[in-house]
Amino acid sequence: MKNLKVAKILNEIADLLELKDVEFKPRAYRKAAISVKSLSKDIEEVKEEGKLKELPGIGENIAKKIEELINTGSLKYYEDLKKEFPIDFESLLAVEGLGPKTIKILYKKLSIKNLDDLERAAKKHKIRELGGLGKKTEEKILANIKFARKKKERNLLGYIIPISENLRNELKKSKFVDKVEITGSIRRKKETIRDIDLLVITKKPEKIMDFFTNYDGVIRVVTKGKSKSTVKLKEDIQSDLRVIERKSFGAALMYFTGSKEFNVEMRSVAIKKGLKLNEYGLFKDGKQKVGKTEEEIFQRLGMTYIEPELRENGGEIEAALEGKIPKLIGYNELKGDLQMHSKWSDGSHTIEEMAKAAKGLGHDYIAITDHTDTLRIAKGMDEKTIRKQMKEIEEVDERIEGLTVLKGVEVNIDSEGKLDIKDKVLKNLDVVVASIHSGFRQGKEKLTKRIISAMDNENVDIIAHPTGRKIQERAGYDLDFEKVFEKSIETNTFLEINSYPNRLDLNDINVKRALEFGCKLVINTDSHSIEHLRYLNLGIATARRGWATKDNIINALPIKKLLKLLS
DNA sequence: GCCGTTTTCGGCCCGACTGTTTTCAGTCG
Repeated sequence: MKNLKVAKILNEIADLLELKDVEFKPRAYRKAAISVKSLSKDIEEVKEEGKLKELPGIGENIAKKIEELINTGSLKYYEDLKKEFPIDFESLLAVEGLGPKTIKILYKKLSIKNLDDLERAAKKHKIRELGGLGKKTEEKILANIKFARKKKERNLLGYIIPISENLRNELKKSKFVDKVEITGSIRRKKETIRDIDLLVITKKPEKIMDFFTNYDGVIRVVTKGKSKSTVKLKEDIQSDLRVIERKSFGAALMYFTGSKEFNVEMRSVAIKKGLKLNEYGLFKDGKQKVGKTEEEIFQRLGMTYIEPELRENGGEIEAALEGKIPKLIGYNELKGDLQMHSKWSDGSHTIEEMAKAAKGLGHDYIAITDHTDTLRIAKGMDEKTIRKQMKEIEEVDERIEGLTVLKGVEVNIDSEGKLDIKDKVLKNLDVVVASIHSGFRQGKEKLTKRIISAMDNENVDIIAHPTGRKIQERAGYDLDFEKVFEKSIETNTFLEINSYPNRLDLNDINVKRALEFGCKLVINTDSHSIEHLRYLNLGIATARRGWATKDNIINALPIKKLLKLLS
């Protein structure tokens, strides 16, 4: 059973316990769920090793439940809870304004089990007749049902960043804004984003709230208060804005950046030190000690600074208390990009256009890696075409000063693990990227074999988008990661962090896992046009979320050292 | 149900906004 599946069931147990008004246990189950989700190993392996109880938030009881779940494929405790409340809790919770308490009342009094029941009851005005719920609540429920019905999609980080930056720039136009910062999961660079969180310093909160809620891109005002407002933007994304005084800016920035679990844990750390942490600062006996910057809060708590990308309560707080947070790779530390396409296959720009754009971004080197033979859909090149293209790459390389253009290909790994271009051609190229483009359903063993057999080819330098996942489209194929990691080290073949917004593959969790194993990685954009080159930052963000330092990433190396490594 | 630089028992993050139960509970982040 997969980690995500186990985590999901633990979370559902927490939901159901909340329905039952059980205190504290829901939090324990949620904590355990996060622990499983952020695990860099296979949960089944941890179970085999008998080390479930060593995971944070997992004790005697939850460990037993996870064991039962893995061994039998089901869990009696969970099934019994579900029988007690045979309702579609997940969809009902998705209705804005409905929480466990209200859902329970609706079920007990009106037998509402799902969105259809809810809609019928609201239309017949049954809800306003209940004690405690009125006309407004009923109207709000009715209005929000259609939003809950829509598949609640999170949005890709790469597409949300420009929207959030626009919004920030709009706010900057107000003369009442002293400072504005994008916070929330965007600042943590999570791969998908639900809403855009903004923090503003101002002396005139009311003016800012008016400005924000009246902004052109707003289609609906959800809530509006003195210090906090929520709106829906025309892109169908929610945006929260919070205003704060300067003396509390750091505390608010930390609070609003999250994650929620990180905040909870940080506040516990404060309590243990006799302090209180909230969005206004760090307090002792009711007096603010610090709060203007995040740095001083971490320092006062005896911790080193934790970069936003790490703030998931996945071990970073403990590490910071011990001063063991690594220095993450910086956003300006990559020297080049080793996977991109041109018009020679399915790219939109010429080699020269790609090279000039890359130089404009400050790269020292790039590799042109067009598709090969069998990938007809992408105009894959045969061996003769590759030789012709090599000449053009050499010419561009000479023409453009200050940028090295490397000769490469992205070869296809076939269903048996063989490559579609002969070794005698591959050995003349600077960079050989190999990847799987079909046969995703072959199963773990076969797919692992295919990748490993490609890695065994001495000409192959990089395995691109190693798990083939596409965010919100398809899960990555299941690989035996330990074998792949071992082979990566043995053969000096580097796994890619693909920066394309819907790939980010390897993902943050697998990056961490690979690094713990001792692998080195490469961050590439897989650009198919010059506009894609800027996505490199998304790959770097993913690396940082996986705790990567500069030393872990081969394209942070200068060209000479890189070529030596690839030779 | 978990956990320990107060603790193996007794705690478990904190505040803003909304609607409605005129003093607060529920929801959200």
